[in-house]
Amino acid sequence: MRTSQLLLPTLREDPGEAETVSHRLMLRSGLIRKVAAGIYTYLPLGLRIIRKVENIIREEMNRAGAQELLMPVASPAELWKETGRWNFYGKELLRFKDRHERDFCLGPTHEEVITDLFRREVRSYRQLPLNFYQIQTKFRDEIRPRFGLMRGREFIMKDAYSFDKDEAGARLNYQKMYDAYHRIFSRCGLTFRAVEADTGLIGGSSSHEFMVLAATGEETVVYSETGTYAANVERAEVLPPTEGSREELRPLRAVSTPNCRTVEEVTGFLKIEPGRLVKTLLYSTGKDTVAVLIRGDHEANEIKIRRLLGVTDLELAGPATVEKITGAPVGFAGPVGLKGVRILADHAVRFTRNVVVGGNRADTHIVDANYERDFQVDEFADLRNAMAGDPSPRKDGILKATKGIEVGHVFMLGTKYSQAMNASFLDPNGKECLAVMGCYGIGVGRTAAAAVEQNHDDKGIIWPFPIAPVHVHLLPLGQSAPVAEATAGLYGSLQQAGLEVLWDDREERAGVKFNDADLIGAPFQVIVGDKGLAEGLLEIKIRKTGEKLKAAPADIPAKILQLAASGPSSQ
RNA sequence: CGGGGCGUAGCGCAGCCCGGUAGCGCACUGCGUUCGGGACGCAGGGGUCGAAGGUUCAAAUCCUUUCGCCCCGACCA
Repeated sequence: MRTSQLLLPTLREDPGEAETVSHRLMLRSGLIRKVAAGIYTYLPLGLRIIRKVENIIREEMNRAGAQELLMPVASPAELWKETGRWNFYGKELLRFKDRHERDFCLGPTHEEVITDLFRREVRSYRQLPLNFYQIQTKFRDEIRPRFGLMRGREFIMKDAYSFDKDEAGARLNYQKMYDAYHRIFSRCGLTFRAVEADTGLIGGSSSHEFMVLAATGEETVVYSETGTYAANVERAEVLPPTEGSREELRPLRAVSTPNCRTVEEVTGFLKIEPGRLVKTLLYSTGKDTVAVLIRGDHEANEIKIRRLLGVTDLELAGPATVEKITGAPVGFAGPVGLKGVRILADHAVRFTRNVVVGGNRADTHIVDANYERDFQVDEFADLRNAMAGDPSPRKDGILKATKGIEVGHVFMLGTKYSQAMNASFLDPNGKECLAVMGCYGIGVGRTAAAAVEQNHDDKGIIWPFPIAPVHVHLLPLGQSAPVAEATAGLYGSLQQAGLEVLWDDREERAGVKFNDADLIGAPFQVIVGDKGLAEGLLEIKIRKTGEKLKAAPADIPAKILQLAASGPSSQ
């Protein structure tokens, strides 16, 4: 490829819209361009990266015994109504009508479509197990798309769906996918970790997320440093404390706390630690309102609350509801004397003594409140996010926290979809059985973006060799005949050696070419200048280390292959 | 959906308060010089000032409406 014939619009300055490293660098290096919020065009070089990731995925999926097919982007409402997700999925499902006023949606995922295919085409246990996958553009109408390819509305995803005759078979498929994902992300040159996860809108019994560890990640992961436990905080189980405070119970009293609504304000005003406060959160479930008590230094986990209540709708109650129930403005709710709502509490609350709670009166809090003596709780449960310092639920050490980018997710679905859609087969006894399913996703663009988050410096991207848009960036300096001749020769010999080469044949100055090359981030640069030709040696620059090696032109292809196989950029 | 901010040339921005000729840097075109880490000179091209309505002799600038985008939050794979 020659730069002069390629649309490769590099930007010298950072686009104003971009915040994160990957978003900024992918725009600057001419890989993507925005068409609308969360919707991007992949420019030629960007598409090459996408294809590289896709091909790695394809190879590993095929190796794991999955077969590729391709489902439509648009799917009819009927299928979604069968599983109830037409309503359940909410606004994220982009719906539209065709010319006959029939309801359709853009597929955000394809359980319905694949299950429909299965029930039509598969009859016998002899045909199982099956695992289908596709690499396809999805659409989810995100509330807030951001960070470029990291969280788009339209995005490329590999999704796979397995069908088994029983749980044991499904577990085997799950394990195969789990292993394949390890190979895929390793081959992409990523540092990642598989963690236990919540199943969200997809549903099912268990799941793991594959998290690329990066400071800009949107997810928080906790893991045991000394053990094997790792989980998304929204999922991580928190063990009840084993012992509590032994303080003498002090008498209850009300104090004035003018304008102190938040934990920070109240603890600051009263000069106490956040752990000495219990916050009372009022949630509306759509049907009624519940109060949730959480220690001041903990974070409520709405997923756990939802699961305990068995509801899908849950949001913090509005000011009107809060005032109706507590008789006070938002910020002063407390469990003492609270009536008319169920009171749930995190386990930690049971082990506190002499805490500060809201007074259910404007500008008032209650000091030295105590569970049982001053307020009751209907149910204690694990209702908070895990955090660094908590003991691991596997009792294998203390948890640490880190940020992660979710690039893959595997789910055990069980029979949730096969039951809803009656996807069954006949077993050896002629008995009708429901297929046991699993589903497995990988965000392709997000994986590429995560690779940038993990592999860059202040000059630009440093692509891992297996997903680099090209292997070698060939940089002729100046217009002299010897340089032109040597460059043309190298262009041929590098390609002969099986390397992908981008030839910067623009009439640009050396500095411009060097800076663009560093920005674009091919693992190797080959620099052809009169200076080097005079001594018969040209330079190979290793992007990752900045190291420059000299080699005779004829030796360069072999040298690069050797570096790629063994060097720091090999991955 | 709540809070904040921004839409002026391809990109990054100034001008807006205080109405009166639309500007700067980069990029782009031509010529010349230069040529191993984002050169220089000369000459050029390019803008319905997001859109619609209003106020005014006159609107990028003031007012109203609207659309888009970004950030924080809520929410979400």
